[in-house]
Amino acid sequence: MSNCRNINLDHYAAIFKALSNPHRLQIFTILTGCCEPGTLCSTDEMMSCCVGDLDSQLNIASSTLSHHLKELSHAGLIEMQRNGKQVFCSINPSTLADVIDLFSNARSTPN
Amino acid sequence: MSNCRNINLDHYAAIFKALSNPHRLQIFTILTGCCEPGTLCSTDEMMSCCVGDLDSQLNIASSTLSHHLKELSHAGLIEMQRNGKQVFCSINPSTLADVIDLFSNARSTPN
DNA sequence: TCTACAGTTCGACATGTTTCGAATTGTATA
DNA sequence: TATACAATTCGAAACATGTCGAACTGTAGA
Repeated sequence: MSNCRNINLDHYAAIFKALSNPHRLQIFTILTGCCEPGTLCSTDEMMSCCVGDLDSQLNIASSTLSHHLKELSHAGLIEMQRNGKQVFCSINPSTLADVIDLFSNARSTPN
Repeated sequence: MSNCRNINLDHYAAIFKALSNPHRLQIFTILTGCCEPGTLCSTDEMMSCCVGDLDSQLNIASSTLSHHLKELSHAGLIEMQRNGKQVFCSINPSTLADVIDLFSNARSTPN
């Protein structure tokens, strides 16, 4: 009768909180549009995803950007990896899959 | 090369903000588990979705619940409809579809 | 009309968020 | 080692959020 699933409310709420700010959501969409999720862009590619590249697209102080990246990272939505002077950002595909799963189950509701 | 889509950041950010609170997320999951999205539970069914039923599952003041329902409603995630003394809540399937669409596009990234 | 029930609005308070500039850390190169 | 570049941390200010109890509104039934 009931199809309630025991999801971890706090975990998902933290993910949605990370996406609830327009700047963070913009970062998220830039990253999903940049690389195959789970891969790192090489610097040879037209579009890379280092912090500075995000900075140039976002029109906020770099300290603010850094704060937002930390929030996204803590929520498990992105991964960050230093390479020389730069830090490269990419989507964490496993968290993305979690979220897709949540909504997919919401759409098809068996009785 | 780039597969950037022009999404409405503020619209989606508002949706995620609505889902960023554990209590609101719980309401959302209760509602997705209760009825076929976009339909109203009749009072004859085992599980109904009026405000009082949510109240009994959430352990917060009813004024707080009311506030959260308004947030979900303003974000377009739920619909509310008075029937006599009670107000019934249901998922808005169109907003749900929007969100699923956003994440589905994020997962499969064409070059 | 009076009463009881179901929800909402109001006012207040504690807490959390967003943002910035300045100072700092880490890395590569001259 | 000195310098420049890339990014983070810190401290502060303005603003938003979550929560409650009390007061209120709307509806149905005695």
